[in-house]
Amino acid sequence: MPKPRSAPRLADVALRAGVSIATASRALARREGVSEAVAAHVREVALRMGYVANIHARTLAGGATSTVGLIVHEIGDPYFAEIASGVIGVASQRGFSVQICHSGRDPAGELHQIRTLIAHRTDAIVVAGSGYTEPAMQAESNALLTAFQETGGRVAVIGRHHIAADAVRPDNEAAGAAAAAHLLTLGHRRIGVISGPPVLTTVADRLAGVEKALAAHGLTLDDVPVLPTDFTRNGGHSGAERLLAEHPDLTALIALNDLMAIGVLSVLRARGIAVPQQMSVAGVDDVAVAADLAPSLTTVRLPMTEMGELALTMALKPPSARRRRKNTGHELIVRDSTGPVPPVR
Amino acid sequence: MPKPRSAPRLADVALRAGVSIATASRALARREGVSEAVAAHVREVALRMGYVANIHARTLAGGATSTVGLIVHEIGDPYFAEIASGVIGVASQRGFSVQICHSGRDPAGELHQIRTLIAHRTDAIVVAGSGYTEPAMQAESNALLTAFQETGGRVAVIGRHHIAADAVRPDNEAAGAAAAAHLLTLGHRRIGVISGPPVLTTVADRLAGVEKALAAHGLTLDDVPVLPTDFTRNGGHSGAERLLAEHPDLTALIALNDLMAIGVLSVLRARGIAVPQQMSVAGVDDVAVAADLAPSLTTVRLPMTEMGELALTMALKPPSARRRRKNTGHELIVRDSTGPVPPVR
DNA sequence: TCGAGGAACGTAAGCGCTTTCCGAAAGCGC
DNA sequence: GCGCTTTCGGAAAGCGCTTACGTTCCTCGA
Repeated sequence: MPKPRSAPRLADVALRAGVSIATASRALARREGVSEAVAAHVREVALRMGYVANIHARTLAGGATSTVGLIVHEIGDPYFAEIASGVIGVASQRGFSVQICHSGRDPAGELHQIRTLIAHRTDAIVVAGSGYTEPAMQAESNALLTAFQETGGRVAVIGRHHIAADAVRPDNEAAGAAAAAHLLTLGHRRIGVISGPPVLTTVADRLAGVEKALAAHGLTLDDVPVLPTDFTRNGGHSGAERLLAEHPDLTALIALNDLMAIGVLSVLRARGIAVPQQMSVAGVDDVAVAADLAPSLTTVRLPMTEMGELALTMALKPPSARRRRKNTGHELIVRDSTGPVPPVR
Repeated sequence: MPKPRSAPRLADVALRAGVSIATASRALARREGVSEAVAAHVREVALRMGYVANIHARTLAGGATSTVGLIVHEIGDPYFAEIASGVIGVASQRGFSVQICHSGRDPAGELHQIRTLIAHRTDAIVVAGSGYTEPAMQAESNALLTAFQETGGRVAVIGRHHIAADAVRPDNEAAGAAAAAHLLTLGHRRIGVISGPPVLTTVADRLAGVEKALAAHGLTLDDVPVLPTDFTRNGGHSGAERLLAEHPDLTALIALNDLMAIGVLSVLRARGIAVPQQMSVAGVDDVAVAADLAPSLTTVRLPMTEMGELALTMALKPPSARRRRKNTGHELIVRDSTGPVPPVR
């Protein structure tokens, strides 16, 4: 068995190349102060020895970590997976590694992950999970991230957070409004809303959008059943079951995200309720599979991958005096899950 | 604006607590050699100062990084997102952070990411992307990871790799066989196979399973059209179009993963080909949405989340003399996308 | 009463790298 | 040939932490 020597260090490379550590460092960092001939030689030796710099030593000595943190609620959720894909794409292209944490839709979890990321001295932190409507729930996160920024860290959030940082703002309100308006325009009035935890700003904003659209048609949120459940496929499933049982007269269902809409569709299919002939369904997000469901899902597209890219790009820019804010667009994607109001039986 | 002081260091905490940094370190690490009274005081001061240890300094001084690396092909792919979810779950529960990299289904990319992860001195590396049938494509990865293990790093792979490390082996061959056998049992003989890049072991193994199932019915892979395309939804889409055009007599399609099957279904829906009345479709993986497609997708379940959990658990165990290997189970999930052979027109 | 033994805490030596500050060598005009 | 500027490369000081090794002081048995 080969000797369990530790990985080659810069000193080993320097020795083998017959130069000092300083020269070797400069050569590998491609900084000036070394003749090209020497630099090339050092690099060649390093390559041959399989030398890989120790990030921790480098960071400790003042270099950057070349690592960014990403906090999501749950990576298994396609919404976050797509955002993560965008973040990782930009990161990898710029030579950064990405550390991903689950907050589990829990302020305490978020706090814990932020603490971890700060401990790791990541160059930047992207918080992708929704914010909380209750400011207190993010007070500590905010304090931590503010301190982080004061020490040179960079932060960007996706969504509406009580966190002082650059932000990518998904058009949640407009998206909710677009989905509702679409249904209203089709003539639906008995619309059920399957909502998520009201404590999430994403949910609150989309719901506000729905309310606004309703208002344009002389309705309020009190005129339609709104059922808050989990912001997941199963939440949509159970929500649809309850709503259907309690309000048999509904002609349309809005799920505040596509995952829930998928759960809704599964209930309707199981019950043999034709979509959209008997019931229209709309979601929000436009996750990748939305187009491939049957019926394909009418939804409002939010550019998740791009949001991830944007967030990291912002975070990696030199900080500006005032907080940057970038609104994403949104686009109503009308597919087959919505249609006109069924004739009264 | 508050002074841009850097984060509090251990020395700051020690000073404030009136002890030496050694004592402070011991107190915070909960190691013995400090009276409980002093330790509690130090911890309290640290908490009040918002002290968070610098991971890099800690690592450099000999501590563990408490970070594990995860290499996936693409996190936007639900197969990998679910694996990642499992890895992150176990990691977070054990106090580890997870660094995720995209290899982009490219040996060079994989190599690069491995190098990065090694540079970060992660305690363990989990390689989740498929291996390559061509050993040379992984020779360098193997060398790097072997060296990594010799210096105390831990490695686990998911899939069949030419990498000397503990492995979680998805039942790819059996899964492919199960999908094909199911179709054959239903009476199908004109089965099209929509395959991925043959260079991936996952693809090769699943295909081998299909071959085995065919053999049991007196057929070989030469008797059925096999079309290698991208291992993605769009690959499935274009593959189905070509296969349908070139072999109009097919009665069943096997896609070697669910994402491709989703693409296949979309083609069939667009062409008005009834599933399963006119065409049966089977996939492999059982991604979360498979059950919610319409028709719901017959597929072979591989426990992705569990695979992720298992892989990291193995990697975090003390190394054993010989390589551990754990086979996952698989389970044929018959849903609505497969049915008997349509009567001849 | 004294010294051995041990608990509690401090001192200081690195971990591997970056970077500042210098000295040496080399090129230049006069 | 002399002193000057440039250029190249080396020595060494940390970065913030862990930990082996000391030191101090207390306890307790004989």
